Amino acid sequence: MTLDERKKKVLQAIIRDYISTAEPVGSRTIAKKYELGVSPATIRNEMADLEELGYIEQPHTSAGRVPSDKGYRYYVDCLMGKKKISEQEEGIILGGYKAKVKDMGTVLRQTNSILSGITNYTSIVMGPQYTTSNLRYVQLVPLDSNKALVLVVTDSGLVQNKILELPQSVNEVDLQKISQIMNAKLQGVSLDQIKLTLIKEIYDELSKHKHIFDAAMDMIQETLDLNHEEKVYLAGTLNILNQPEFRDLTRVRTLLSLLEQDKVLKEILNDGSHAETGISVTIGAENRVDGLQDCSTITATYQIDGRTIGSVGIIGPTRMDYEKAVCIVEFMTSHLSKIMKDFYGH
Amino acid sequence: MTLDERKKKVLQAIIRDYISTAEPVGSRTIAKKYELGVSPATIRNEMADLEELGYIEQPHTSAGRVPSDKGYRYYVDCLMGKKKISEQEEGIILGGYKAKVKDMGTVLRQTNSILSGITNYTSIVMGPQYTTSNLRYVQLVPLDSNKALVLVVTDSGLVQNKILELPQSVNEVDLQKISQIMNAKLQGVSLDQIKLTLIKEIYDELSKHKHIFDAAMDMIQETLDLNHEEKVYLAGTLNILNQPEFRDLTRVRTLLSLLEQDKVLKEILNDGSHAETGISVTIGAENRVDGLQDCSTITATYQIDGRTIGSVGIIGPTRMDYEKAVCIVEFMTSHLSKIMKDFYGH
DNA sequence: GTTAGCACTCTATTAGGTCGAGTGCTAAAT
DNA sequence: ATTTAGCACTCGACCTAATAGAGTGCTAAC
Repeated sequence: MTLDERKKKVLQAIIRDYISTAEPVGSRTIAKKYELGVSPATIRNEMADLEELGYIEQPHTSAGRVPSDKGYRYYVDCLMGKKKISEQEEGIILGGYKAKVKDMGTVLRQTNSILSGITNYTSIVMGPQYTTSNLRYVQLVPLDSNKALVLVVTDSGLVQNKILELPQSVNEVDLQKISQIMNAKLQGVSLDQIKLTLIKEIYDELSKHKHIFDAAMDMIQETLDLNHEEKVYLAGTLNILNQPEFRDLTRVRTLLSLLEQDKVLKEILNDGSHAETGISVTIGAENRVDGLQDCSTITATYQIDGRTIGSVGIIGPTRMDYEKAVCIVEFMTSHLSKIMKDFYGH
Repeated sequence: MTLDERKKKVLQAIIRDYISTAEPVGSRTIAKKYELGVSPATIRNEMADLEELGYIEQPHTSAGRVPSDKGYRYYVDCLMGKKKISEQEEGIILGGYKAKVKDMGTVLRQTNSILSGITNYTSIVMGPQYTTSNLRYVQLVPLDSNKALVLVVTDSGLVQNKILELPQSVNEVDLQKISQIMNAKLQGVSLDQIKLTLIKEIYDELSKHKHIFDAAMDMIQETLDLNHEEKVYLAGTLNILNQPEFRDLTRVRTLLSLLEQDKVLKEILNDGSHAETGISVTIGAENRVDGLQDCSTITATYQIDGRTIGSVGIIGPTRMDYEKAVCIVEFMTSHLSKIMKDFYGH
């Protein structure tokens, strides 16, 4: 399984060249551009070996070689160095966050647009889950005689709202009272526990206020029937049009229609295994999502106070500049964690 | 300027045929498919006239004719009938709104996806402007010792939130007090008036609470420094890939990169002249947005209580099925107005 | 005013031919 | 035993010419 030194160099040269040119690379090119000190013929032999081992393949007989998924995998795991982000890139990233950012949605959207802009790939950012956050504040705001707006705020700064229809019997004072009771009972409780354990306590409390009892219970039920879905943001879909592998319209359509589905985006982000390194590279057929077999994804998570609350990722062709992409995703997530800490951390 | 009866029929036939086949249409086709009772030669003469008048044009000498912008304009204004929406379509639209919709963002997003789904074009939906709404409720929710969440609710049910950094000196009670003052002074006031006239009153009120005066003024300033931009939603961008006129990747890219910019989307929606009919069709070069000269847009507005609060639109090639599209956009906006009224109207 | 007939124009498609990049193999050189 | 030079071979990319077909405009007859 372990390749000798020269084979590594050849493989590396092939991959580097292919990444930058998108053309199958021949023995001659390698001998000329990458100074290995051997002739094309020798390289041809090495390439034949590499092909037999499955690291590269030939589109057709009289063409150069192209890395296979296995080849890329080897490159990512063993060959590529760990690059440091350039000062210029760092400048773009830091400058991309406008000073006045003050709400989570905007932070995530900006992150996303910086990420896709700087990598030239498509990027995804997933926001915090509501389930793992704690309730900070809940309020019923009367809109008119039979409608109220429900506001629910979590301690990670997420806000949800919806319209609630009011029974005739309920007035503004009642709403205020119900809000108070909910706040008193539910503040600091994690959202996924609320339903199970605490409704009863409120129930008891409410029975002291008989006249609005029934209506109030219904309203509380509905107030807490929140949308638990995380938000996913997508940016830079256009970038795939710059990739020569997507000159084919059918492919573009297939990929774009996948990326339109939030479900798929979440799948992509969750399929990465971030347990150990924090950053995960999934290459070609390794992708579990159907239709993504020609793509690679790089995903990572971000944290508040050490707790993982969301993830970001980029999607590109398997012919991706892994070295640069990994380094940027790494920097972006750590920076995002920092921002999150400043805004929402303790 | 007014065409004789037969010319109208010929023009209509050409447009109908071209809309459905996307192929230049010849005299023979028309004579065969559309029973005008005359021979191809006669139709050829009529076509030559129509071309001279600018209603149709020839891609090249030995091809059929294609409608020009002027031709489409005539069709839209004079030739096409007013179609009634089919029961099937109505079913899809009504069913597209899930029962549980309770917040404005979701309503608009669903509207958008129904619209693009049913027309097979790209659709845009623009939400209410904040400026024209009245403030209903404002609240500062403490998150931790030096951060608070600002909530601002308007009477059209829009919610905005952001994080505010607190000076050391301010405690929870102060926040509550400030919220109260703001509510007392600002409820019911239109958002675009708030800055100019009312800060002073709050100023006076606050001077009674000396110890937090400076901090409070700053915070109120920042609280009311809202993002006044309307939200714009985009859906069905993929649909343009189904249009034969967008088989060319460069075109796709041009259009998609336009549609990525919210500014452009708003321009499209605002360029329509909805004053009279409520629905506006803009054809090809009539579009003011650069790069949209091969597209047509159909836009309309929706209302709450007779007041226009937002607009929707669709974008497709000039070879658009105007009859169907107009009818659907019309139905959708009137239905959306109805929904809005139920949720947010008086 | 309408129609049939016909020559003409222009594109799209196909087939054939050439070019060139790159390979694999063999035999000589190191 | 490894490396290299040389060479025949393969196969896609590109160009060219030829052909087919759709549709027109014009003319002359109806």
